[in-house]
Amino acid sequence: MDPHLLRTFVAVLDHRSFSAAASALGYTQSAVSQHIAALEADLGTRLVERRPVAPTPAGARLMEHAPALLLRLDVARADIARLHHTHPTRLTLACSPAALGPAIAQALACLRSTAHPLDLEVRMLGREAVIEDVLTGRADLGLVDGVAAPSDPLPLPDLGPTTTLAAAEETLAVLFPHNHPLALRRSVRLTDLTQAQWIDAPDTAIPLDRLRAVCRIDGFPPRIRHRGTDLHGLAALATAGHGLAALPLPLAATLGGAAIPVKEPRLVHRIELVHPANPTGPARQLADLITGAAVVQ
Amino acid sequence: MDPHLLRTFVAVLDHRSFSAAASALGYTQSAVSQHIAALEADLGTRLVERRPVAPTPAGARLMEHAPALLLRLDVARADIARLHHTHPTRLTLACSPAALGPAIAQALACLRSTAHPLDLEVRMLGREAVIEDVLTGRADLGLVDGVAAPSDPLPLPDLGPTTTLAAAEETLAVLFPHNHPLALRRSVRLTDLTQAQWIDAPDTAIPLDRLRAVCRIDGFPPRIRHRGTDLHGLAALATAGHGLAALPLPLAATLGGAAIPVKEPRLVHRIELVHPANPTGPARQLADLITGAAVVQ
DNA sequence: AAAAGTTACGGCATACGTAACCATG
DNA sequence: CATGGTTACGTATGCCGTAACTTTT
Repeated sequence: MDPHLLRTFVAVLDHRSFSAAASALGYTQSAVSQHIAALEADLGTRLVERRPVAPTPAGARLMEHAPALLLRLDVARADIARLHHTHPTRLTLACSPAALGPAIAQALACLRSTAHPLDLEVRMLGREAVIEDVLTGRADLGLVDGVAAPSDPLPLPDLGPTTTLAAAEETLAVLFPHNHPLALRRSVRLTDLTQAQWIDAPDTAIPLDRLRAVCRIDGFPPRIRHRGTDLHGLAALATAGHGLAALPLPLAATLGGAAIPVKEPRLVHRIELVHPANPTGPARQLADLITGAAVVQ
Repeated sequence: MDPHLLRTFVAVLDHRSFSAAASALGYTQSAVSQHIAALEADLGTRLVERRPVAPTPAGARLMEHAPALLLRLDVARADIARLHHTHPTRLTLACSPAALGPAIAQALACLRSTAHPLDLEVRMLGREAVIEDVLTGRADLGLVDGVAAPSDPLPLPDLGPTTTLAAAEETLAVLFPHNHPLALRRSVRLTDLTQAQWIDAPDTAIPLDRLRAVCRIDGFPPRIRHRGTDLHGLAALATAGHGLAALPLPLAATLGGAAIPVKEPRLVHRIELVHPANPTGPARQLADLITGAAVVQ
């Protein structure tokens, strides 16, 4: 199970073609064929069906492991590389959309106004991608958001050793269209909305399956799916009545719909700062500034 | 970062010697030396200090990744191997000590009394080792115990795709020596015991750091450490006054000390059945029987 | 017949063992 | 000087590309 073989294995299944995988990896088709043959020989099973290219049951099983394995390899390499050379000029912050609300934006403004002329780059990504970027060194720091019981940590996938710090806890809200019957309420219960129309926007708002998990209730049927990290598009859909979305109150209040706080169950929208085990130089500085400005009630 | 190189790297640091690692792996010292040199060349850093053999900072960092990586490789391989050949005769159950209380023992007795003449092997291990064994196919099923808020799942390390099912929820108790001032109480609060004398028995009782996490309080100072999976030894220490230990009430009641239920915070001792994604044949049967007999209040 | 995967084979790189060579206690 | 890690070198294995072969649509 040489990582090279695993890498071409996932490339083959991603491209659903040996030759496409070959050119993507800079190999020859023949080499790819040999790689797959070697893997199959090693594991004693056929892994991919050819013509058309598709995973066998065993191949599908391997696909549940291989990407994570390759990622962890990159993580380990990046972790070691970070010990030595650091990029003191550009500072990259990976950020999930709902994490970059007024509170964090203000903290960044504070940071900007200090003497340091930092070249700051912000990358908006889905939650897992934020963690991936931090672990593989593509970002120096990450901000992820999610929902949890008050002062509970967010359940983040453990792809490697990271440090997470609470950056902010905010009231959770549901974004309603103005003409919704509940839009004039002072607060709502999530358990009253399990059969409402919901937008499934897993990378932008709170994912519906997370709502189910945290409420321990089935429901929250997705009426429309929203992919990507565009909060404004999501807000447009929500206010036009396509469905509801759960968001932090301070942020939702800026989006033009009716942002109604969630009263029950007792939940908070949480923002956590994710950084590698050894943040050095400006990354550490920025971490200190953000957590210094943290608004954890 | 060839897995072979990583494997010899951890062997070298485990044995604190190139030659010992070599003979353990069936290599020559020279090969081990070349492996380490290759790894260091690949990562561009010195990883181990020689004479005496010790990790450099970068090596220590790599040691945080390498064992997990190698384990995941084994897990992936085992996962695929499981698809094909199954051991229908012998059934192996990995079990953390406090999981094998009266309830589970009875469930196993039920199973035994059925028509199937199963050759059952039970392996007592620490919690992480149970999961390792299940994932790498050394065990067909695992039973892990832990403490959590009622109907919350246990926080298990995600080393790979597993299915976990609640097998039982039991009252949590603290095991006191009979002459302890609190030994006659009907119930105790954990928060009143944060400064008591505790036994740190992470593989046998509830680990003290887990108590801290779940109570969100510092404290529970370890007075004595107890390693291994021997419940009777732990009970002997506890009843002799060496310190307190948190255990499930039904099990603690059989151990000879004073088992006092924990009233606050509201916690339960939970037993979860861990099995690979595709339990087949007798493993699935046993899983059904155990969860069929499950006592989840 | 064309597109796409496999097999055969040759050159180059790599891996491991033997043995000679340092370095440290 | 002895224990233990390194370097040099030869052989064996393995990897990848070219090219001929096979299979499927």
